Amino acid sequence: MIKEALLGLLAVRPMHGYDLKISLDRVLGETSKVNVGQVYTAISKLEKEGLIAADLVARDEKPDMKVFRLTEAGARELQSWFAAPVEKVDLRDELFIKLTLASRSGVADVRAIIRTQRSANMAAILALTQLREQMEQQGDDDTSLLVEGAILHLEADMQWLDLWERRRG
Amino acid sequence: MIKEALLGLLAVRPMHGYDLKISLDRVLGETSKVNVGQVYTAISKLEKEGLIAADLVARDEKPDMKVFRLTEAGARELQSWFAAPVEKVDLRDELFIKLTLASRSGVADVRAIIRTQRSANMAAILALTQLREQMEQQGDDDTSLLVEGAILHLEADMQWLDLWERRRG
DNA sequence: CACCGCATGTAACGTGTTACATGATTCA
DNA sequence: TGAATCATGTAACACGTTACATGCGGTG
Repeated sequence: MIKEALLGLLAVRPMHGYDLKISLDRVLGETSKVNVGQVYTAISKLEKEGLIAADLVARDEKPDMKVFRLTEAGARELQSWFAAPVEKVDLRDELFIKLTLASRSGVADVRAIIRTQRSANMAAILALTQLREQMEQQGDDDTSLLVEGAILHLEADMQWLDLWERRRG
Repeated sequence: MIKEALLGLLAVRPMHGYDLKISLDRVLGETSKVNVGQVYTAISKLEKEGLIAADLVARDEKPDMKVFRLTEAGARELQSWFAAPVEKVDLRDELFIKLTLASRSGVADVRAIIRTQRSANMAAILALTQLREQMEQQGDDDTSLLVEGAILHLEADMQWLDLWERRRG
């Protein structure tokens, strides 16, 4: 996923590695930062695959910078990423496995697990709601949308916990 | 996650590797099967960590089987897994990154991406709904609950797509 | 006889996480 | 002067996915 993101960033304008890292962090609203090293390893893979190419840029007194740009193959790859929907049907959910096995093994209190999970989710929703309001006040509509997505997922989990409790609580 | 699941299965009764694989598949309602190899590598790690221990069981004419059981440390590890809530606030969402970069780079049609994603999600929801009904008819309440969770997540994604369209469509 | 289920693994690859290494510049 | 930011990487580790290797036993 990080590779496609880098292609997308380079479609805006050519950038060097560190620049890409900073830009990617900004896209994610500084909520979760990528490790610099990961960016450089992703870059070198993309370069090997011929999806990006580097131009050395001399800066007086400072060491050269490697500025990357999309190749034609890279632009095509990016287009097919944009064209394909994200398929993420997750049928290997940790919480489901935990509750199922807690119920079957009999060595754990299923209701207690559900209560604990609900508390954790509510705390997370609260924190995210505050973060979203903060982003809105800063005029960062993109990040507030990102955070809203995370909230919606947690609310779905809460509904699912309700279902579980109704059926096996 | 698979390691914890194996601990949970062994809390029910001691089992050998292949048995664990079959049981884990069954927990997941055969919807997604784990690779046998992964089970064995997970087992050997758990054994090295002292969370499970093996007893060799002789079977006449057939080669011996390694039957695993929880150690005390394994039982404690399982308890702390049950006690801790699942924390999965995902703020690095692929669809979000895709839409953000499509919008910024200007080389892709954001509305088209949203439409494509909505179709894919609706198709997935339809398929999952049918699967859930099938599971209900078979009396497999656990799996139908698992599938319902996946549906709820997809519905959250649909809401989020609506939001996106309203704000930047 | 050929294929499937039982039973136990190893090897290679992809991706992500964390930590470490190096060196220059800028700023309090 | 010491810490933060700029700039480029390498190495180790975790986890999951796929494929491959081996051998036994039963069934069509």
